[in-house]
Amino acid sequence: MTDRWQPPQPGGSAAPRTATGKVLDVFRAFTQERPELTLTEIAHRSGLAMTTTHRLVGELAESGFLERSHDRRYRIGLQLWEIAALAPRGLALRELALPFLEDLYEVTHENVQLAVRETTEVVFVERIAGRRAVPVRTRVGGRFPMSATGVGLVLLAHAPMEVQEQVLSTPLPRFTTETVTDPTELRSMLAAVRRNGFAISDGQVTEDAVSVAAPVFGPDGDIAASVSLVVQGAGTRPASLIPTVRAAARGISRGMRTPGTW
Amino acid sequence: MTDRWQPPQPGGSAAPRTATGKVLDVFRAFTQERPELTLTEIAHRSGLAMTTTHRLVGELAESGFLERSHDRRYRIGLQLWEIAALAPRGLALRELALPFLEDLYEVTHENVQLAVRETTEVVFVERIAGRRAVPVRTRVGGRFPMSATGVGLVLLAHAPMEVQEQVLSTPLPRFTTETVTDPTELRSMLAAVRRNGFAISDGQVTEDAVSVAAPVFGPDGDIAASVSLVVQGAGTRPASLIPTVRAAARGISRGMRTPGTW
DNA sequence: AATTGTTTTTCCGCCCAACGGAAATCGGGT
DNA sequence: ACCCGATTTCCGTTGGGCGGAAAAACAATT
Repeated sequence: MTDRWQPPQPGGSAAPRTATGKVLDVFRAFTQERPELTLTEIAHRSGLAMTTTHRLVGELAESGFLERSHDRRYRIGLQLWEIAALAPRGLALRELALPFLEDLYEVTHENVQLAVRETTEVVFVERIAGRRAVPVRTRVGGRFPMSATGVGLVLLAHAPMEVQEQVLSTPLPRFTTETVTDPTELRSMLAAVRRNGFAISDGQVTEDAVSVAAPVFGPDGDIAASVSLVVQGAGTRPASLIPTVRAAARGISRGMRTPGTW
Repeated sequence: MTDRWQPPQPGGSAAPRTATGKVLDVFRAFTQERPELTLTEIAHRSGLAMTTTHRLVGELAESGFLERSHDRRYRIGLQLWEIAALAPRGLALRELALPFLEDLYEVTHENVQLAVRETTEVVFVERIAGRRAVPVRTRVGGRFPMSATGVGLVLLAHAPMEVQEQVLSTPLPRFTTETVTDPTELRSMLAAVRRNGFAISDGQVTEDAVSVAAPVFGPDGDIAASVSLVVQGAGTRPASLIPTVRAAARGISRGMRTPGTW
């Protein structure tokens, strides 16, 4: 008899046992680097048999959850996007925060970012970048480690103790020579963030960029998100930006307390 | 013997036969009006048995595609949102267009909208609305009939003939006394839109709002989206806005021709 | 606190739809 | 026209999905 299919890694993602899991695996096959895939690619990436993939993908495309481009590749469909737009921590949060972010952008014309925490990483929910602002490495819907970014420091500083410990006990990733990788140093930085009500990340992700971030609190008083402004490092003194960012963050926090809206 | 489950409407959405379809039905249970649902509500709305729903929802929540709020309700999860962010006609389009929309907003401080066509309806992909702009009835991720809105007229005017016929052969919805509901009149409006390269919808959705819209063309020359500006009706002469909106639309069209970006 | 009604969760055996091997068909490149 | 990989159709087998029933957790009411 032939050997059965083996999961790639014993500790890795579990084998797709259930039909539901297989559907999710198809979705998960799409990434920022590869947002368009052929049938065979999907089958390979999701670890499913060709025939199975064919049937699943067919049904998903039928209902608009996937779309087919003219070169026969598959992409994420608008139907999925429409439903995802209902995610409270996604578009709903963005919708509420946008006017404030808009103001921030108009005053500074720099990069404005809004992010939330997902497990031990940062997920960017909104990013406004004019053509003239510093290029940053982030994308809406993208993830980033928490330890280096401004928004990450804020989110981590107010995260449950267990999350903080988990991050601190894992080797901290390095991006530049300025990146803080010493757990002890990071720990005291987090304490400072809690004390001051804002965070500054100076050249820790990109050499010449400084980020100023402030916390957004939900109705229950827990941290819900974080706003930041990313400016050219050598340039402006970020000190003047601190009150601006904090004001925006407070504005959003206030908006979240309004019932019905949130 | 007890009667089996009957589909709500013989011609309506088919009964959930496949496992995949059931997963999609769970997702589809969430709407703008009801973005948070209890288990029983999901079961009811998706037409699934309690036990089945429980198992599905459990697995979906496990992997972050659904989230559970503290009041035990379910919501769309960030995981789904992250994947949906890869939709070319969703966030990818928005990302490309944002700088141009940003400019439009900064110059006018009015409502800026970006929309695409999905079958016979308009889906709003982006909406920038300052606190001081006219309130509009649209939401990002929301749908609207094509016949009344500015973006809808543009998208319909450049849509395949069969789509136009389908829309024109269905009773046109009315929102205000100004709404065009005569197919013949609409037909000549569409011709004008093609001829002029822009559309104006005056008070057809909201009494006192005028919308100026222009088409965005994809790399293949087909229409890909539509941009619009919505201003207070009695106020500014929209004539001056036409070149502005058209310029933005052309800018986005140009951006879509750049390979790699799109 | 005790009672009642509702929602959520666990358990389990039947059975059908999902599965994937194999082969036919399509398509795009040379 | 030819070839090779990608896609699609076909079909017999079987394992995971299914839902009834009952327990457990929870909420509301007296």
